[in-house]
Amino acid sequence: MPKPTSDSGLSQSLERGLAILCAFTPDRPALGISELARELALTRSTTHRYVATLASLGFLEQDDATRRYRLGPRVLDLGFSTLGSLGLREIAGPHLRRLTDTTGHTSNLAIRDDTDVILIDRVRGRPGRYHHLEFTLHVGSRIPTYCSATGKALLAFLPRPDLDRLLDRIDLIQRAPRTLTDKQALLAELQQVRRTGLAVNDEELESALRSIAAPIRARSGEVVAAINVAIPWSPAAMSDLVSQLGPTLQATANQIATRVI
Amino acid sequence: MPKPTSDSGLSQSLERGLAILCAFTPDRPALGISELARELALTRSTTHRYVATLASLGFLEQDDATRRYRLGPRVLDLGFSTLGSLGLREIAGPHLRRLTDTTGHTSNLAIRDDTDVILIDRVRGRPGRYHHLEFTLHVGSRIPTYCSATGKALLAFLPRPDLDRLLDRIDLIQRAPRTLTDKQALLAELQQVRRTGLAVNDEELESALRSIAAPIRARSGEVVAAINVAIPWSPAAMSDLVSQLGPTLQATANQIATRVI
DNA sequence: GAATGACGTTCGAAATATCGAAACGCCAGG
DNA sequence: CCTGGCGTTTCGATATTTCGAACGTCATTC
Repeated sequence: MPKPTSDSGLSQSLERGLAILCAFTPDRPALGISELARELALTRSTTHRYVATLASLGFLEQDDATRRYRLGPRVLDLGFSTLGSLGLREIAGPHLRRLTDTTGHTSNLAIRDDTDVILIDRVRGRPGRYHHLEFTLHVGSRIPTYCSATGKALLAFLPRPDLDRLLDRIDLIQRAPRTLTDKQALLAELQQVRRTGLAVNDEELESALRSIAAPIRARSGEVVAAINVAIPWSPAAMSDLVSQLGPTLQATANQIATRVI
Repeated sequence: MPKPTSDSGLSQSLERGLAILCAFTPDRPALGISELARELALTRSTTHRYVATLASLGFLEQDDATRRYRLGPRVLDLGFSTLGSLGLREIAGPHLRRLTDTTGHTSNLAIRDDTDVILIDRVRGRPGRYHHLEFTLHVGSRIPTYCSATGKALLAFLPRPDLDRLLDRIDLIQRAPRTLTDKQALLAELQQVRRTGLAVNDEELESALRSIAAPIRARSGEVVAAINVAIPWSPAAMSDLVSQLGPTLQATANQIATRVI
């Protein structure tokens, strides 16, 4: 009974092993062999062999008491290698820091992965009233593109066909009071981003959270990253904040861009 | 010709696939198939199959121009799942922040992985004169235990046999002006850590960098983590700094400890 | 306290997914 | 026009993986 090989030329064992690693999340930090086997539709013995392999390499470790497995420190190294490989991050670091020092606000450096934004650097603002999301967002966090300032900056300059294909795969879920849930409205705003070179997020990701972002463009013109400042709620009009912070943000983005290849 | 199976019961494909991921480092962020094949002593075709698998899962991505491969964003997710799985980090976060707010110094939360310390959270101190290492140390960084304050705090309360076995595998390399390169001197200092409940690093990891650390002990008594503050060089005597900052540090460590299970 | 069930783990025979040599198409340099 | 290196594809042989079954251990149940 020749089971149709789902993908030819790919390594099944490697796929399965990595699926095991991915099964561990902050919500489910410890898993047993049987749990894993059920979840991935494998036999326990097969699962055990993969887990044993991962454990012997330090990617998993076993809890002595419960006999369940947790992610090991080696996985951290992998992730950290990824971050370190992004030369962009080193270049941008000092500029981000200066941005936060002068504005007082938390600033971020972000790249896009398909429909998500990933934070790759983050400088916290002055101690004081932190927003809820300020705590839950870390370097490495993913947020949707469509309802974040950095996301819009990263989308706005995509070639139209690419953008369309991307947006078709995004559910415009209402995440906060003012999330744009209409595709036309989002497109209009992206047009605005192209005109002004700035993107805003006015309570679209989380209530009481505003943000302004600027794209970082490589020599080729492609937008490779974006920076933003997160602004805790204030009675000020968004347009005032934009005219106050926008130029600084763009200047910083451009300084970073000139050092990007 | 029965080649002696190096490890029975382990998955060769998974091992090799992960070895490929690990071959990418910040120093060598982009690698080609042939490069990888040489490095891991595999054939190009085998290497290609693993790389194709990793790429199809988003763990690697191929550069359009050079056809070489880089680590993909999925790897980041893995790494940060590990961080997120450490409940300790969430508990300690606000306390670390408060520690930095009151002292003005950069503070860190660290755990031990064998002979290394791994930074798992970090709150930067006030803008100003940053030390060189302040820039190169990130969350996820590894530093040796024997020449760091957090490292000593993490070693000091180990059962003696475990400690001995660990120290036997550590080269006490002189990394900075005052690194302890003598095992007896190090043991004496660990004794001091046990007495005072504080560990210090006085230009042992890098010149002009000092640090004070306190262990975080679980209910079981085991030291599960350590916190520290990094102190830029000043003419003050180390003992004065310890008596000035030590109590705050210990109070913070104890507050964190009471919420750890 | 025996019986039950779930768990992690080990073993072996069966077979399948994996391996590596060889060849392909491409490009750059000689 | 050849040469050498690259990434990629193919294909038959086989080494690697697979899955069922069984073991020892632990809680829980009766």
